[in-house]
Amino acid sequence: MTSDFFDAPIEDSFEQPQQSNQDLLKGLTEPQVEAVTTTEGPLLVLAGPGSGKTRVITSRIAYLILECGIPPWNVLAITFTNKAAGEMRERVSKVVSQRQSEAATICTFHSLCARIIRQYADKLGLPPSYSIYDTSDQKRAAKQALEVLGIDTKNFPPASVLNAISNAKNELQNADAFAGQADDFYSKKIATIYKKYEQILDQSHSLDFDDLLLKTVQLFREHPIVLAELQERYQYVMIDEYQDTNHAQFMIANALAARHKNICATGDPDQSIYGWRGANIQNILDFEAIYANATTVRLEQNYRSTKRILAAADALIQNNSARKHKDLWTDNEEGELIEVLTSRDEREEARQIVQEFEKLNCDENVAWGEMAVFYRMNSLSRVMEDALRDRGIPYQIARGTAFYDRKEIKDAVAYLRAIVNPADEINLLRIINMPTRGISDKTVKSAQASALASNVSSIQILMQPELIPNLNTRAINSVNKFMGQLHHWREVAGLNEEGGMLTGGTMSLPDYVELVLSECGLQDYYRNDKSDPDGERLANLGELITSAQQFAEDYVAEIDNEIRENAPALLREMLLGFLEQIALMSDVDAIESDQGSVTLMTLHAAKGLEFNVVAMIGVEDGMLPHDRSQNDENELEEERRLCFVGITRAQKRLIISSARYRTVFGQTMPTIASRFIKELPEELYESTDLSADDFGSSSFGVASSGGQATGISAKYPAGTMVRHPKFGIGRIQNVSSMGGHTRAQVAFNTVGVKPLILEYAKLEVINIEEEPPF
DNA sequence: ACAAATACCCTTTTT
DNA sequence: GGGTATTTGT
Repeated sequence: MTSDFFDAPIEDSFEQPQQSNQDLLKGLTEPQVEAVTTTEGPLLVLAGPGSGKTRVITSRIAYLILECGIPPWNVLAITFTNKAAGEMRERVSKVVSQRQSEAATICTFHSLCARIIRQYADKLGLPPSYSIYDTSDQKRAAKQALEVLGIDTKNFPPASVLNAISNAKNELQNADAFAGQADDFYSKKIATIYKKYEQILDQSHSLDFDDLLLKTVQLFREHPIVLAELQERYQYVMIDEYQDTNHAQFMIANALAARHKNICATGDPDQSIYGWRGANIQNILDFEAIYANATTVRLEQNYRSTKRILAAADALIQNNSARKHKDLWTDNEEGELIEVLTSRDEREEARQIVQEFEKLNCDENVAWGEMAVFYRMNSLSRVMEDALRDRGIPYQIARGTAFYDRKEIKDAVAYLRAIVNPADEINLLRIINMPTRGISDKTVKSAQASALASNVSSIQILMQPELIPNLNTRAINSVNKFMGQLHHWREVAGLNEEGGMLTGGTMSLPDYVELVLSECGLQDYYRNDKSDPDGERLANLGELITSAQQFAEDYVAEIDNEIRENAPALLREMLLGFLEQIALMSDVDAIESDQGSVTLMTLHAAKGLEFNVVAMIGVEDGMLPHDRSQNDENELEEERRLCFVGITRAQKRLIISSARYRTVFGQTMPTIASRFIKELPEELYESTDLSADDFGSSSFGVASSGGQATGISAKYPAGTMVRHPKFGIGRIQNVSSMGGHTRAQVAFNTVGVKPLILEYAKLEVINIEEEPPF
């Protein structure tokens, strides 16, 4: 009955007419066809920007299913973000049927691993309800480790400790392996912390991001039968953005494809921008060496950008030494000149770009949704936001996690995690007294101390607070009451204290979230929060319920398609899925295409996307390339690739913008345009300088011709001796006005020539006769 | 227990 | 500068 139903073509022809081989390959170029139809054996697709790579991958999945008759559940496609996965599935479902596209596995490495681990949790000694720790959970765990070990966070800041641990994990080094090869003081110390950190996570039945990969590799190693099962399941493996895979990811892909050898890697070494996160560019460069009989296809024709934009990108990337050369070319039109914009400061920069956008929107009918602004650092978005808001232009920011980073949301989610995973100490302690319920810091501390003394977990002790020494009855009652509440919430969700399953759990997910938020007191707390008169935080909690509702709807739809006549989705399953989605959410996942709004995002987030109009802001030395990569040639090349990625996102128009002065941390600093701008061929762009500066002519004693000696500049003619609170005594060399500000070059006795803004610098005019400089 | 004050991280990029 | 975490004061 079931199989009959499944095989029946009626539904399929309803949804989409079956496409023939010809249709599937129609409009593809010769190399694209080769990439699509080479289904057996290892295949490397080196795809330049805008070369139709996504189309090739989706066509390839469709070809496998429709043409080769491969069952969709044998196909695994790994993407870099959830959003990319969703879009790819969407596109595949346009060619094959909805149901077939859903039977194929299309997801990120991390969600694949999260699911594998959940399925085989018992083999790893974990409950299926294990928690996934995000950066802030990790930080708490690291802090706890440091505290227990009595290590000063001054010398070992949690962030850098975690960075070291993450690097080790990406190289598949567990705590013991790391300790084994630690030979200096610092790494030995890290090894100790690593071990403790692992203990805390173990005890909490929790995994961090890197563990998802690490534990999967461990599972494969220790349980060859599991691996064999998965190899049979995923006979065709495709990995996108292969240039950004790290060692652990390489091992996973490699292991899955080891039996059938049908591995297809797509990517572009010139777009490798995650080296800092452990991505190993050698994975793609060595593909042909690792898979001896690999076919390599190069996609070099660009369908996205104008000739000028592509030429600029190509000229830039030629400056990198360690690369495989590609002949990028396009049949597209010549296009407009690239605009290299120089503004006075970041506010002016933002205004100018908004003005350009408005002009394009008005004169050329370019929709807001076709425009994007990229920057190196998230903090640059703020000025841009202000400028867009001023003009009433709709915009969206790729910061999906920002919502889940809010304190009230983190707390709410911590409740859910603590309920689902009864061992999750980090999340339990986060909310044990939030809102306050008479469980003071002191109570928690003594619980932890007594747990440590009797060698059990803090949670076990909290279940029997009367065993904690020196605890008054009030505190004991408060703890008992709270633990009882937790128990009650678990019952409603159909969970027991071991994270196992009970019957029940029939409430809907959003209703359940609402119930917990109301019963735990968070809602009341924020309803009465005087520091938040607009009730913004309360509204955010409401948003969380809405997103739970959204998730439940999608989930039910999916399940319905998969196992139609099976039991209704259990609350417990949905809760697990919801928490997983929250944990693995990425910034770009939140952005929606065709939303009719300007998109703001970091250069990293922009990978894989394209826009009609692109503005890159803050293209200054120290920003792009970033300060922290100035001294390392490899890192500098990665910055150049980042710039390359940004440029190649643009279809028709590209604005590369810098400001002469940028305020970072409230400190205004002079900047220099990025060296990358100088690497662009001059005939490809036109410069617009709106900084009204005199280009820093350093002639002595000559005031800028344009700048009238009015206002503040009248007080400081060239030649004036001044005293600066920090730099001491100096002589003004020249003065120039820049709109609102007045800029001066001042030669100091101690630190040499400094550019200063007279309005900001607290300069004091001194008379050399009255006060000799010593 | 709560409000206010201070201290302290932050800012390179993220699954 | 901006927000959160920790502390101090009432």
